[in-house]
Amino acid sequence: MGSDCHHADGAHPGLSGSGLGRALDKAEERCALAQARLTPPRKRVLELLLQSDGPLKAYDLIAAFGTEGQPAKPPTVYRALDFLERLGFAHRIESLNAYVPCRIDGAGHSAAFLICDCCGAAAEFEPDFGPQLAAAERAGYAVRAVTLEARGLCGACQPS
Amino acid sequence: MGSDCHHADGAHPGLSGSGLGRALDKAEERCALAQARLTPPRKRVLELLLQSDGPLKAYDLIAAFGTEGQPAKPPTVYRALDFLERLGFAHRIESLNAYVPCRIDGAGHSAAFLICDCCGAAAEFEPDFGPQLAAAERAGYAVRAVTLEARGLCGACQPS
DNA sequence: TTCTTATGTGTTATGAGATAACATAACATT
DNA sequence: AATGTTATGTTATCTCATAACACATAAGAA
Repeated sequence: MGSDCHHADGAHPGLSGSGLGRALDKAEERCALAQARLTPPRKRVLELLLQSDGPLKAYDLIAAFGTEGQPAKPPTVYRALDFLERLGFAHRIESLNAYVPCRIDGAGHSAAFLICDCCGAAAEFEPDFGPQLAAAERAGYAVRAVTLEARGLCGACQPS
Repeated sequence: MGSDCHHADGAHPGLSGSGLGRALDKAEERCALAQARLTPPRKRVLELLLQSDGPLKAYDLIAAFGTEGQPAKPPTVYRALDFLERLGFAHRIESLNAYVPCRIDGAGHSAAFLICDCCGAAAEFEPDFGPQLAAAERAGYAVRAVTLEARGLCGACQPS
């Protein structure tokens, strides 16, 4: 989570136990449907993302990768992240250089986040890109993916 | 512009001559109003951004900074970019690690871009974040800045 | 003016984030 | 088994960005 703030970060609590197992099983199914393989390093990175309460940096994943404390080599994790993003299991949050598991069913390659500058929470919300897609069409662009990042303060971190 | 593509990049042609001079004068005025100083390094970086046909990387700016070919030191350019972003004269495009001058009057700290994955063009368009701001309000977030980046193909780079 | 504080710059060094390139291994066909 | 394809392991390196500190300049108060 990488926060220096005292406030709670309740946006998307990390999974554990059976919740985690179910999420991983579901990912296996979706991979099978897509004729893709959820190999051990890919599964491990997804597991780490799902367990986390907040966005994780690539080097957090690298450090946490091995079960006995041994870190992964950077390409291992970056490749897994590429795969997870390609299949819609994870998103990169550009303004944070960090990664989160996808929380929105069928979000595909589009994502929208509310990011708290105080506690570091990143809440994914349902992307409704209507006006932006209309503008893109007017400009003659063929859009493949859209990401939106709103920076500000979450309810818990607001002054008053 | 950093493109490996044959297509034209006509999104936002760079300024030169009197157009450039007028843009810089206008920036001076806006700085005066904001009680901020458009110091030489800041002005130089803004000039380089305005002259470019497309997004520039920080190290492109560092290399081009000196008029006699001498590069700047990285902090010089990064500080200038911070200033320009803070005052709304420039935007960082997160998914490109690159910078552009702001093309939309009064865009403030919000920006929306159509980015061509083929030719590297980045067209800024009028941000209409209505649905997203409504979603943020429902979630209790106080939004300070929003950026949207749509990746795809511009008209000139589309197959058919 | 002269002092004082803010703000901005110059410089060195280093930290963080990501990928190129090549060898090896596992899988799925034929 | 032979082949093509996809994925992994490994080393090295590249790109992007900032910390820390000394110095300089600007703007307001005494």
